[in-house]
Amino acid sequence: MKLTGFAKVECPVGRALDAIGDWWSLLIVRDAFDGLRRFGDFQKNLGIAKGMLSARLHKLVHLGVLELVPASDGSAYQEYALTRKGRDLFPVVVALRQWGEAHLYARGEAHSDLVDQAGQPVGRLVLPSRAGRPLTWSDTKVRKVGARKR
Amino acid sequence: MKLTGFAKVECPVGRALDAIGDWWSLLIVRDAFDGLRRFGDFQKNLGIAKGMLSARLHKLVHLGVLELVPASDGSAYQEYALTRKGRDLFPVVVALRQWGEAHLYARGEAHSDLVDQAGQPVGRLVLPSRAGRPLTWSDTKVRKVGARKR
DNA sequence: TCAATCCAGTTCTATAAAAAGACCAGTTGC
DNA sequence: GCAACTGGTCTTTTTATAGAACTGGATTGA
Repeated sequence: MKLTGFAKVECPVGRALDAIGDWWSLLIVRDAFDGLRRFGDFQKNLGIAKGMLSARLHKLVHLGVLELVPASDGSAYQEYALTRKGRDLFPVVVALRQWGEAHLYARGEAHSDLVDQAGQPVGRLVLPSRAGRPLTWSDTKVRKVGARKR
Repeated sequence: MKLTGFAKVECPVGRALDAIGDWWSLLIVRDAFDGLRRFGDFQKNLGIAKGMLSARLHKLVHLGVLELVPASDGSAYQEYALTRKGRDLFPVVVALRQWGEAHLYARGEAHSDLVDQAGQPVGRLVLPSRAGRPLTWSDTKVRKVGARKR
């Protein structure tokens, strides 16, 4: 899937990108958060080639992000459901969404919106210190481990 | 860069992935957060081919995520610095980091760590409602706009 | 109950893109 | 002046992707 793999590096960012950093995986996960569960639903919504979708779904199942479950409507087919590991990608998808909203749309340009159950727009993601104080990029640093980079 | 672009879709996640969802961009941004600024630094740290790095840096500059600034050491060379737009990717990188930490390492396996200035590990990203209550994936939904998907 | 259609894929091929590595010009350090 | 470094470009090889064709089981429906 990639020529140089990051799976063995100590940096969790590299390892995460190695797992789900390809073109399609996060879009599939986004759609899963949206409630899509069937092969054909993903295929229609994303416009992805079926071969690609098949490969990506298998990879995500293999990773433990999705799992195959019996169809909820009683048919003999199967559905793809987010696992706990997959649901834990929620902050990743939200972070991308908020960055996209903030920087990739012209004023007034229409885009979808994340709201809570009451229909209220959600706030921005916050990184709290252990004491609960909000942190920005300049408040943090990476503590390297072992001998190699990062 | 991709055969089918998502740049025109209304979903900010799709548009964000279209901009910086390739194999290298987020790793470059991660390294920039780590303080790397020079072409050679990125190249050595990532092990990326110079041609790829050159193309990615240009793309990120074109996107407004990085900008070229005169070298801070007074030499005739230039450096790549994060813009405001680039620094706003911080939650994206942190979200990936926390997901990787939680799900991609065996117990006890070494990995780098994000800490605050006092050396304390940071907390987990929180998505607050407008009223400040923490929200999870099941508390939110996407309000679609216009006629198309999402 | 038999055919038509739908669903969920798999396989194949042509092509677009990404990666590796060689090469090169200007800069700096000695 | 020479070697090493910087910041690329160019060419070749490798990989990913789209898209069409095909399959086989499930569902519909006459």
